[in-house]
Amino acid sequence: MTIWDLPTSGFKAFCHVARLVHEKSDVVPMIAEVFREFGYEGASLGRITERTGLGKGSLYHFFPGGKVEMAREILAHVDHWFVENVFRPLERDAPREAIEGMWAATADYFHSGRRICLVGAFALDETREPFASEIRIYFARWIKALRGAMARGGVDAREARLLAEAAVGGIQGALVLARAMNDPKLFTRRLVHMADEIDRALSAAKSPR
Amino acid sequence: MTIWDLPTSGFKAFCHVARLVHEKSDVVPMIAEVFREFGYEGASLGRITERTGLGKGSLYHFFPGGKVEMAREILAHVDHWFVENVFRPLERDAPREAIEGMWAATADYFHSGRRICLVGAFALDETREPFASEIRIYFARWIKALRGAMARGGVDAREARLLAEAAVGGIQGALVLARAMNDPKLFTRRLVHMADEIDRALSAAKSPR
DNA sequence: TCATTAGTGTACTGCTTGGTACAATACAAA
DNA sequence: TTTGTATTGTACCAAGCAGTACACTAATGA
Repeated sequence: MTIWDLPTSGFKAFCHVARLVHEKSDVVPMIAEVFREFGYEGASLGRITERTGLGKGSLYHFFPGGKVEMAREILAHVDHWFVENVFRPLERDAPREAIEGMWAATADYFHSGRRICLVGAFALDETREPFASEIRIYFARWIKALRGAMARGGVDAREARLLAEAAVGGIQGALVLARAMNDPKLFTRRLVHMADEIDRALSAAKSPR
Repeated sequence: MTIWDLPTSGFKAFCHVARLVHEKSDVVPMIAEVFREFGYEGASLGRITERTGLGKGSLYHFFPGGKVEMAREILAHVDHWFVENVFRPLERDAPREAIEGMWAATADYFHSGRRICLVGAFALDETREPFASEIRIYFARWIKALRGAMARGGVDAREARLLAEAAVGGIQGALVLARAMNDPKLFTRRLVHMADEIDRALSAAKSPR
């Protein structure tokens, strides 16, 4: 069997340069990047068209609900990534390894501080109120999953909450600072610092005095 | 001497309800609030007019440079507040008292997490690039002032830097989280937690083993 | 009182916005 | 090759956008 025997979708996935027609799945990340860079109001259909190469015809074919639906699907897409790569491991795996994995995934996802958090950016202004529920759920689950992992690792419940809020909030703040000062190293430094703090709490719990 | 003997500006300041004419100084904070709530792109002249009661005539009389000038003056206004109430005390006063004052001023300014940081919000998206320099200076000075205060308090230089970045970033992150989860208590809790950490470092420095 | 300045309201510009309609094309399967 | 569907380009719409022009009124100081 050669590549030519694959079903069309397989062929298209193989040599996607030749494709004349897009699929929704590969257009969502592109649109996500526009929202990330310009915010909800700033992400005009013009900019989205420019970035994706898709005209309004295609855009409204994929997202009949227009801009609001695009934003909603993109948030869901981001949420799904974090559920698979961060939240579920934290909820399921061994605490130390899961938390270690969280730091790695986070550093990777945010391009070491060069890329901002779309959900965090959306949280900040009023015009994105339609997505308030999705935004709340995202952060709540992150904090809860991290808290849970620490608790399973023997950390006191109250301290686990404080540290989880510090970590999730700290990541958001580090993204703001790294971007404001144009200094990705600040982001990395903060991540290491926070990882150390949680590590210390876990170690103290495992060998109580 | 009665209120009637005051110069007109004094009278206007006294019974400002009766004023038919605005002054730039009392319109800047109103516009700031619109930018804070809707972001740069979302803060349309229509919304600004609605909020301030000022028509385009007045708006362009005060800010001939239009929206960009408004944003610039508002950033300067915010920066000035922080210089007076946070940065200068940190740079000048006794470390413990100055840092204590910073937490109080911060909690107050951000309405215990119900109000976001305009500079932080501006930092996040691309359309505000014209203000990149002001934004960088604001955060850099805050971190440097806090670092300096801790160093004066005897904290090791490296630790002072980590803690200062943690605090300033932590405030930004706490604002994102508090707003995302609609939970001002989270903001207060984070502030207390961060204050404790710095307190501990200062205490450890004052009584070295 | 009167001239000057500071502040205001309104009507207008040209452009961009999000959104719609629909005919034309690309594609997959039979 | 034909047929039905998925995708796309284009022209169009009303509303809103930032910004301009200018006549107007309010406040000030002489």
